[in-house]
Amino acid sequence: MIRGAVALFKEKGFHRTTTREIAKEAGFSIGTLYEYIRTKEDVLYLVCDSIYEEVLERLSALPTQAGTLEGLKIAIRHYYLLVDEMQDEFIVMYQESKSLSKDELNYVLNKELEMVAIFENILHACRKSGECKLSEDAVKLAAHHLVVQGQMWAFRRWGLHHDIKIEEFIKVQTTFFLQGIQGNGGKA
Amino acid sequence: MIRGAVALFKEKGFHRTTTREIAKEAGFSIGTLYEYIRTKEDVLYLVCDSIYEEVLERLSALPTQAGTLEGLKIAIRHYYLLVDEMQDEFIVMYQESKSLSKDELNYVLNKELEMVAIFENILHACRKSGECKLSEDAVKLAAHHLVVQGQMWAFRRWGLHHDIKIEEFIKVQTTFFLQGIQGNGGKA
Amino acid sequence: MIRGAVALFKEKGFHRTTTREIAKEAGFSIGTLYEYIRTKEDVLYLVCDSIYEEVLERLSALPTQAGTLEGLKIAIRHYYLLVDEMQDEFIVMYQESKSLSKDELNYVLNKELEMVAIFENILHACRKSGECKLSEDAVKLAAHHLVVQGQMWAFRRWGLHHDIKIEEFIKVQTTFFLQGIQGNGGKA
Amino acid sequence: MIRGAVALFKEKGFHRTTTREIAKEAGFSIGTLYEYIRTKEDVLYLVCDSIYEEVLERLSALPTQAGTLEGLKIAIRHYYLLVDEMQDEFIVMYQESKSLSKDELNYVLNKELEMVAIFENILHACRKSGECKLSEDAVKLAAHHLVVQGQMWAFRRWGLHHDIKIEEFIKVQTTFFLQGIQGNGGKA
DNA sequence: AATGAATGAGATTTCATTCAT
DNA sequence: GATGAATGAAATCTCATTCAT
Repeated sequence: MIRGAVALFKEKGFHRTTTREIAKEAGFSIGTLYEYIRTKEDVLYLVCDSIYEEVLERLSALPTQAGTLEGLKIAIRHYYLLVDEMQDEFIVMYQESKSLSKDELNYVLNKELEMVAIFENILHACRKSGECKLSEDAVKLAAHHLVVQGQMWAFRRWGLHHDIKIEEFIKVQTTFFLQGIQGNGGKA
Repeated sequence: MIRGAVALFKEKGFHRTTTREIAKEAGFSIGTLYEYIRTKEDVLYLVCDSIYEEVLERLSALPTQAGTLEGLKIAIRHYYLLVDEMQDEFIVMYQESKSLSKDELNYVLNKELEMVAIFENILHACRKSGECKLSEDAVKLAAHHLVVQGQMWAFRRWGLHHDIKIEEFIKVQTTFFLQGIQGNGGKA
Repeated sequence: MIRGAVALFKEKGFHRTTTREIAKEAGFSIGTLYEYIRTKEDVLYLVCDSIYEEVLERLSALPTQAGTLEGLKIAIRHYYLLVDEMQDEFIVMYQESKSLSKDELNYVLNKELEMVAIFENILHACRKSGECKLSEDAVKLAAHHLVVQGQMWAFRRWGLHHDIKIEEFIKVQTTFFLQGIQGNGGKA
Repeated sequence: MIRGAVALFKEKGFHRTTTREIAKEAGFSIGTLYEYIRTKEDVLYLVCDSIYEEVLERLSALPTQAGTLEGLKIAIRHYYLLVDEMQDEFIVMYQESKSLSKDELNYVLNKELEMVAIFENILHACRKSGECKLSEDAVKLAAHHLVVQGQMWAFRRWGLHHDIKIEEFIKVQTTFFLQGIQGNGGKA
């Protein structure tokens, strides 16, 4: 059901997708759909939750080379490939989550923070091992920065994909980021 | 009318805002609203268009110090302050524009590209003057990068604003970006 | 609208009557119906309220011969004729009011008490003038008794109307009631 | 099952009670419920029927002192106590029976007439023995009167129970009724 | 015999849009 | 020009009933 709903939400947005369409796409009747959910919003919640689960699971499964730039590069690469692979899901997740109820939105934003935290941890490790020059305070922002750069690949597909391919994108952005966290502030 | 609509869209989203509410907020009747627009979607289009107009106008009004890093810094600063000032507008613009019709969306995405182009031009100038080391190909991506980083301030307010203030954010991000476009790829 | 709704509720009951039917019967569209009401239950509330208003108004308009049995008889007669005339309304009022919300039900029960109070006042006056032998405590119950006897004409039409006509009914019940409040307890 | 259904109907009314709830309350599955009934309305029919059966059975079990006022008093007392004990059942029976199909409603109204007939018979006996002065024609109406007065205890609990207790109610109403059927029309 | 997942007709309610005044 | 009452298509959600297991 969730796969089908993602596809529909991607195509028409949450509000323009009807519960009947969701049911049909999932292969059962409207009545059966409502055996599994209570309200239409539940579908959105399930969709967002399941996407985050998959993303977090796959990011957590990374071989950790704690504290090395190499490990960071691998993590970035994994994440960017994930965004590439799950473009539709990422777009739905960020464009529609605003329609969740307050509680559900908070829950989902926490998942987002978990995602950010994965990179925070990697950056902290690099900081401790001296492989990057970020200040303690800058780590969190850098992690957000990294996460947003990945999402950019999904959100700006219309402006990027016909100029550059994913591998090149990863390479450029990774270089960019590493310079950002290592350079001397552009003053040398 | 547009101001009122932005406020409503921000609060409840485009779909949950009724035309009655838009008319009321604007201070005239539903009948009169339909003297100005043809469909509800027109309101969204007008909103997006007006926001882009304002952003582009204010960005274009920059004192250009073509080809210097100083000029780039000033432009970044202006843009980020603009995002800060127009947070609601930015959020609405990017979260709701998906509800536009194909044609309208294309029109709006062109405006977005104009915005990107402003930074592309600045970066090109810096490249020519030798003040930055970006390759020709990398300029466009870097401009997107810059634009997205600014939007981040609006979209991630929930995760950023209580950790960092706008001035500090501008400083860190500017440094970051300048290192990114000048450094040696983190290999030194 | 209210007249139409009473007819429908009488025929099919509140729950089996659809909002579309109510709108159609009232001569406007479903959309227009919802300009006047917020929920279907509002229709029931309006119906009950309007019936009570009419009943109370017509009962209050009685020429009062305070404190005489003659005045009491006139009141009873008026009330019974009212029940006869508004049979459908009485049946709807008492059979469907249970579907009102707690607050609305309380409001409606208060109207019922007002109706009872009209007879309480008449009986109190008779008591003071010595025209009836009821004890102070028995007045309220006697008033309820009277009101219920009237309703009986509407509720038991299936069992009564082909044995007895309204005028005869009024005569017998009035006699009955007057004996009840004047007799010596059946012990003479 | 019937006990559970009465409780549910009392609490929420027939229409607001779902078949799932009826099954659950009865302790078996919805599938099994439909082994015993054909439609939801059957439940209502069974409920009404079973209540009437119980009422009639218990009223018939009275020690008959045919033709005496004492016997009549005992019958009234039994009936009123029955109403008190089975308040919920009485309320459901009279408020929901309108939802029965025509045939079922007729069947149920016949049971109601049987109930009335019990009192008719007692009153006829009293008439023949000279213990009451009712005319032949008035007997049926008096019986209805008596039955309705008892129901009043259930239907008007909200207006009566905190002013008067059941024993006092029985006493007053019995006296009232006996005066009604014995007095001289309030003309003495 | 018992179960409960599946069905889908049908109910309430909303709201963009029109048009007579 | 301005209004807002009226419209009705369309959306969400419920629930009596069935039937394969």
